[in-house]
Amino acid sequence: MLINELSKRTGITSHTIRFYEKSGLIKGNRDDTVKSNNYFHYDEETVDKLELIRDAKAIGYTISEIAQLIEAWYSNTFSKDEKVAFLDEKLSSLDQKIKDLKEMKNLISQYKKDVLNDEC
Amino acid sequence: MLINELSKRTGITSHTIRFYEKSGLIKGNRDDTVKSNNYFHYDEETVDKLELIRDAKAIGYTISEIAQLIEAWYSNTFSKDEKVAFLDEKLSSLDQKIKDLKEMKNLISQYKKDVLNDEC
DNA sequence: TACAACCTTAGAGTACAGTCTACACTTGCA
DNA sequence: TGCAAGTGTAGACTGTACTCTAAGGTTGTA
Repeated sequence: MLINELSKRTGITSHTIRFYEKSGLIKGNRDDTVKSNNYFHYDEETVDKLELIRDAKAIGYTISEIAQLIEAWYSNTFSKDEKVAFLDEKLSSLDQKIKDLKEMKNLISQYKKDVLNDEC
Repeated sequence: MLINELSKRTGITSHTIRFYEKSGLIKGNRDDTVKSNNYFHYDEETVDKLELIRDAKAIGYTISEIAQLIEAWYSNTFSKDEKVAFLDEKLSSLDQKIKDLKEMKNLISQYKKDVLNDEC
């Protein structure tokens, strides 16, 4: 598919898709049999990657963290052990983030209680 | 206390403290009895606020969200009902964030399983 | 009184993550 | 064939959150 269809499928603008491509997160392919243009073609894997990018961004991952995640996910530059170590690291940082969010929840809940009891 | 002590107490540089002050997150007071300088003085509440800012930033709150949080927390421009409504909104967005993080954890755990089973 | 170590404001610079514009070319439909 | 809609590259611009520099004044200790 071309960039416009990819954009419609994912809800990400073509500008942003090009930005992700320049940043190395995704990669389109040129059709060598077509000489009249140099349009990029994207596959289903790119749709998956863009969905991963959206989800990862939503939880606060930076572009370069997402690039590593995609590298671990889709390429073979990491050995099995390296992949597992990288994923374990991501899992424990997610646990830490969840812990931080729960602490903030407690803080806000406590403050809400105080407000309800007119203690502030 | 002056800015340097505040910086040492919180571990936040004086540059950043001044940036937060310009952004309206904190507010120092001038000592009117001293005419020779215009140094800002900060109280214990400002230490608390800076700690709140650090925690809130760690979980992904923006400066303007934190400004609202501090407004609800420390000022009286909101009515009791408005405060409660605002805090409830923050609580449910925290729940959503926790849900998103757990989903990402599941995704990564599943992928780790696949890696361990040599399925990719 | 010298001077290091503060303090202030104003404004420039940086990094990240887009977002937009300009310009040139291609494609597909009327 | 005309032309709107789509595609590519390059580069400028935006907003967020700092981070740093410059220039000038103040304070406290030797």
